[in-house]
Formats: sequence, C-alpha cells, structure tokens
Amino acid sequence: MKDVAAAAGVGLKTVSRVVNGEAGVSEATAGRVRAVIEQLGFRRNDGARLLRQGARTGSVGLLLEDVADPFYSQLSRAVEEVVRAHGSLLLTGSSAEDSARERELALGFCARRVDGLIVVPTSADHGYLAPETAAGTALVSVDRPMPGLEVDTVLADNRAGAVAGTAHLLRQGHRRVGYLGDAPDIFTAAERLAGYRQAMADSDCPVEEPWIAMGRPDPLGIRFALARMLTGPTPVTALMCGNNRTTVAVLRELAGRQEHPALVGFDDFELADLLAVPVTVVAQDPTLMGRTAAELLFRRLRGEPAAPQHIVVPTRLIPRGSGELPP
Amino acid sequence: MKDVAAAAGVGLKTVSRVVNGEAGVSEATAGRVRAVIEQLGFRRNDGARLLRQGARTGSVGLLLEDVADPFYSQLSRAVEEVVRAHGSLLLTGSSAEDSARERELALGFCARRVDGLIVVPTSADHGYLAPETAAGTALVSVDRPMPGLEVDTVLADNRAGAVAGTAHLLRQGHRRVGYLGDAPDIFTAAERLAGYRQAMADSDCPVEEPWIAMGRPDPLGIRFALARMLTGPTPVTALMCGNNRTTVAVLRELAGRQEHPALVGFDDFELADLLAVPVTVVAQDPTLMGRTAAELLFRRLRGEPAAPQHIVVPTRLIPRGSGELPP
DNA sequence: AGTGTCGAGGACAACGTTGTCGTTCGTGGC
DNA sequence: GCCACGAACGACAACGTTGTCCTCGACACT
Repeated sequence: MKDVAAAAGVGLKTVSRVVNGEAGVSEATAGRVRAVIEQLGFRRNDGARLLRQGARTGSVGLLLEDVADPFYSQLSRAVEEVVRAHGSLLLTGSSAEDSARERELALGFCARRVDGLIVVPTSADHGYLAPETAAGTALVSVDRPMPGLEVDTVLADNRAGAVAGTAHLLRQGHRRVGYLGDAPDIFTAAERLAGYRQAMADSDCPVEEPWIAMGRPDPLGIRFALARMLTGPTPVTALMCGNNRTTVAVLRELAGRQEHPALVGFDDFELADLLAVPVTVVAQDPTLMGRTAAELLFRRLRGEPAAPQHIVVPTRLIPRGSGELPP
Repeated sequence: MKDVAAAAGVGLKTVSRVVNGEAGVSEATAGRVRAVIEQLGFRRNDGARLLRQGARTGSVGLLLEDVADPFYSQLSRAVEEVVRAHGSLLLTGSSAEDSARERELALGFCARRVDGLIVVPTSADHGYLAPETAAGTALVSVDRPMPGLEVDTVLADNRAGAVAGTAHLLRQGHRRVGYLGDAPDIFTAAERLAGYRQAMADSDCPVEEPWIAMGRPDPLGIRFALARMLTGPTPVTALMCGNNRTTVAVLRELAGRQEHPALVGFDDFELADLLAVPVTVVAQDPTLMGRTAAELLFRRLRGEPAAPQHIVVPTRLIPRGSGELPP
C-alpha cells in the first residue's frame, strides 16, 4: 500500500480510503489510485487490517472426523454455504478421531483467530477450549456433545433413530437382531447401541452378547463379527448397522456369503435405493445439521442466545426392502 | 502478551522468548511466565506474528467444485494430509462451478495471505491470479488446466480413459454407444467426449448426434436424453457416462425403465461393485491427484521446479459386469 | 580495585493497516 | 478584503508480535 501511495503520489491514508470505498477522495485521485493498484496488482493484507481493527477475522474453523466421509462432506458443504452467506471463509480439518490431532488443529485455528469453531468432537475432554470461548470465540458442537465444555450443540436423535430402526425389524417378526456399531467411546455409537438395546427390551427380546459388535469398521472385524452372529447356536435373522461405513462394510461382506439377513442401516447413503436389495435406513439430515450448527454459530457471534442451545434433529426411517425381509 | 508480561512482572520480549522457546530466559522466570500464560489462557496472535515476520502464513487454500462430491471430497482429504504433514492449515471453498464465486473465494484466500492455492478451475479466464503468483503465492491447478495462466497442473488422463472405456464396450460387440457427459465447457467433459469420439472413429462406428447428451446432470435432463438414445430409430445398446454424478443419475433412471444397456462410467464410486449389475468404471485416483497437487505446491513453495510442471495421472478400467453385457 | 565477559532481560522499531485529528485550499457570504 | 466553512488529503499512533540492540549485574581474572 505504501508502494501504491508512492507510485500514485498520494498519502497512505488516501489509498486506504480508495481501497475501502470511503468518502473524501475526489474521483480524479481515486481513479489514479485505482489504476496504480491495478497495475501493481496490489491486494490489501487482511492480516494487518484485522490486527488494526481488532475485529472479527471473517473466518470460521470446521473440525470433523473425515471430510471424505459422505456424511461429513455433506455436513461440511452445508456449513460452507452458511459461512459464505455471512461473507466468511472456512478452514477445514479432519481429526481422524484422534483427539491430539483435533486439539492441535483447533488451537491452530484459534491462533489464526477464527471467529468461531464448529467441531465434531472426539471423546476426549475439551476443557482446553475454555480460554478461547472466554476470549469470544464462538463454539458449536455438532453430531456429538462436547465433553468438558458447555456449548451450543446440534445432535441427531440417535437413540430414537436406533429404536425406530430396531423396532422396525422387530415388527417384521424378527426376534434375534444383531447390532454392529462404531467404537463405543464415540457418543453416537453408544447412543445408538442404547437405542437398539432399548427397542429389544421393549419387545422382550433378550440380547445375546455375540450379537453385538462395536469397533472401527474394518473389513476383517466385520467379517468375524458377522460370522459369529450368523452361524452361532442362536443366529440372528436381522442386523442393525450403526453408521454408513459399517453398513457398507457389512453389505460388502454379505455379498460374499450365503445368508441374507434383514438389515437396517443408520445413515442414508447414495445408491442405497439401487442395490440388489434396496437398503432400509434411518436417515439423518447432515445438511440440516450443518446448516443449523453454522447458523447457531453466527447467532452466537451476534451475541444472541444467552445460554448454550441444544438442538436435536430428528431422524427418519426410510423403508426400501432390506429392512422388510421376513425372518 | 502485554497482559502476560505485566502479570508476570517481566518485559514483553521475555514473554515472547518464552512463547517461542528462545534461549536467554532463566528457568525460574520462564516457569513463572508459563504459569501466567496458562492462567490467562493466552494464545499468540498468529496474524501479528506473520505480519511482523513477513513470512509464510502456514496456510493453503483449496478451491474445488463441490466438497460434497465424493471425487472432490477424497481429493480434498488427500490434500489435507499433505498440508498437515507440512504443518499448514487448509482453507476450503466450493466454487459450485461459478467462476465469479471462485474468483471471490480465491481473492479472499489471497487477502488472507495463503502461501499457496490449489484450484479446480472453472472454465473462465484466471489471469486475475497473475499478480498473486507474481507476489509469490504458489498455485497448482488440479483436475483441469487453468485457462489464461501457466501453472503447475495435475490432470487425469481423461481422453485415454474415455477411449479405454468406450473401446471396452466396442470390444463386447456394441456398435451403437451413447455418451452422457457434463457441460461441454468443462475441460474434463470435453476431453472425455473427445476420447469417446476417437474410440468410435477408431472402430469405424459412426456417431449419431442423438446419442450424445452433454449438460449438468439433472434427473430430468438425463431422462429425456436416455429416452432419445434408447428408443429412437437407431437405439444405442451401450452407454458411456462421463462422470460419477451422471453415472449415478443414469443408473437411477435406468432402474425405472425396461432397457438394460451395457454401461461404463468414468469415475469409480462407492458401492459400484454391489449393485444388481456391478458397474464397470474407468477409475481415476482422486487421492493420488490430490496428494500430487499438494506436493507440487510445497515443492513450488520451496522454490524447486523452475518451469510449471504438468503431471498426468493414468486411469484404470475396472470391469465389473455392466460393461461386459452383450449388445 | 579495575576491567573484561557473559547471561538475563528490557526498550524500541517495524510489519501493513486504519481511526483520529490536523492541515491546506477553494468557495461563498458579508 | 476577510472570515467561515467544507472538501480533500496527509501525519501519526496503534493493533500484537518479533528482531536488534542496549543495559544491568554477577563473576573471574589481572
């Protein structure tokens, strides 16, 4: 900017005025300055601007488990749209379910002075973010609650969804239903497992422990779990899958086996309706969740709600065939 | 930091030294300063730091069509991994194929002084980025070349892939093959269409214009296009689809129709192998493309290659069934 | 005791902006 | 001719850091 001022033969402040469209510059001068700016390819340094103004940086951080997961990538897109509508930019990071990595990214974002942070928290304590919220950084937790900090939170109705999915299978006449879910220290996984147990209990169906398999969805683990569930002395006739990754892994494994148990998946996924047996799912609305979280963040930045909000987004059972198979 | 210095009863610079782990501070003082930092929840303002140092900001911008598209979300994740390995942060934006929006985002990133920009360019001229590259911002174009600017570029071998996919159908005995692709002003769409035409010509198969449908993949457009291709006087017996979105839309539309033409899709997609008729695809490697682009960016930041690099990532035909159906 | 040396720590400027306040100059009214 | 006034513009400080250079005291050596 100094260079521009020198080249245009005007003062520093005049260039600043032109750049910011402020009044008090004659059209002749402004034109000359603009020409020099164009010629020199000058762009204002937002870092310095923000430093001076002490204002918002116009950027928001989004921290989730994995951008490549369709659930999160849809959520991410929804967040982006809201952020964009507010004229802000979005920093994204994948925690890969590693709390150290999450923390590192979150603090990195804060060092860049993001206005707010939208986080899909890992299960570790998030007290380290307290100074940031105290310093005015808005914080919204999405998909899971944030352990160790009272913040705005947007959750799916995991338990009710799992109850609905499991109950749907039971209504088809199944009594032995298996459950495959993510690692139980993940909030959603635990909630959905609880929903499954509740639905089973509500229908007086005792649950045998071999019917339950919890863990990060890897093909081998799924294979063993399915073998145990489907070929034991009391084989299950139906499966409830706790998330899209697991559902897909199960479908892939089932494709290589003889058994064709009924199946309901938590999370909708593309092409679920086009499979040989279309897959019944308990659909979440990642777009709505992302949008809600982002809007909550900007409401918070406007200083609107006094107490932390807790919003629960309902799920929806979509019968497509796999969940309507008889025992 | 001023507050920390005051509270700890030391000078500003001493706090700075502690924060940066510089020598010249006694352990006693350093401990005291660290305690105050902890207590006050102080975090260094990276904006000011970078302003002072005039150095790299440790951030990179990624601009693509749509984070929610599985192809781009995988690419995005790969970029993120490399960026993280270099200790940088990632700003992400979706252009939604809108060049004005892309430009706005790109300039926004540059105002934040990102060290580099990885872009999936729209078809508009990108000369506006010339001043940025001149100012030292690294720039890499991925998935498509960047019109109007000579930059590092990572492309898939679109034409060869489309040739391979189309030739594969022709080898099954098809002579009338239809092509459905994205809007022809998109580089990849045009390249792949050209590959299709070339393969047809190589096998002396004349192409009739109703067999070709180019445009943004919307269900209605696909429906009309398929009706035209499949029910005209010279109906096609096979389809080549130009991208994952189109392939999925076509599959969905075909599911509601009687005809079951052979089909090869450009881009692999999850569950392609689990459909009623598993889908033969020309697979790209979005992870490799993303990683390559990001590594190129950091090489450029280290000042390594003199001239802009052009890297072409090969595609791979994966026969699964749909492409092996006879006429 | 005087001098040199070294470690600890502070004062100050500068990075690129913008808010505040002042200066200059032209115009219009008396 | 004088003054008031407003428009156009510039000088300067400040934002939070860090690099440079300085001071101060302790200690060892002559």
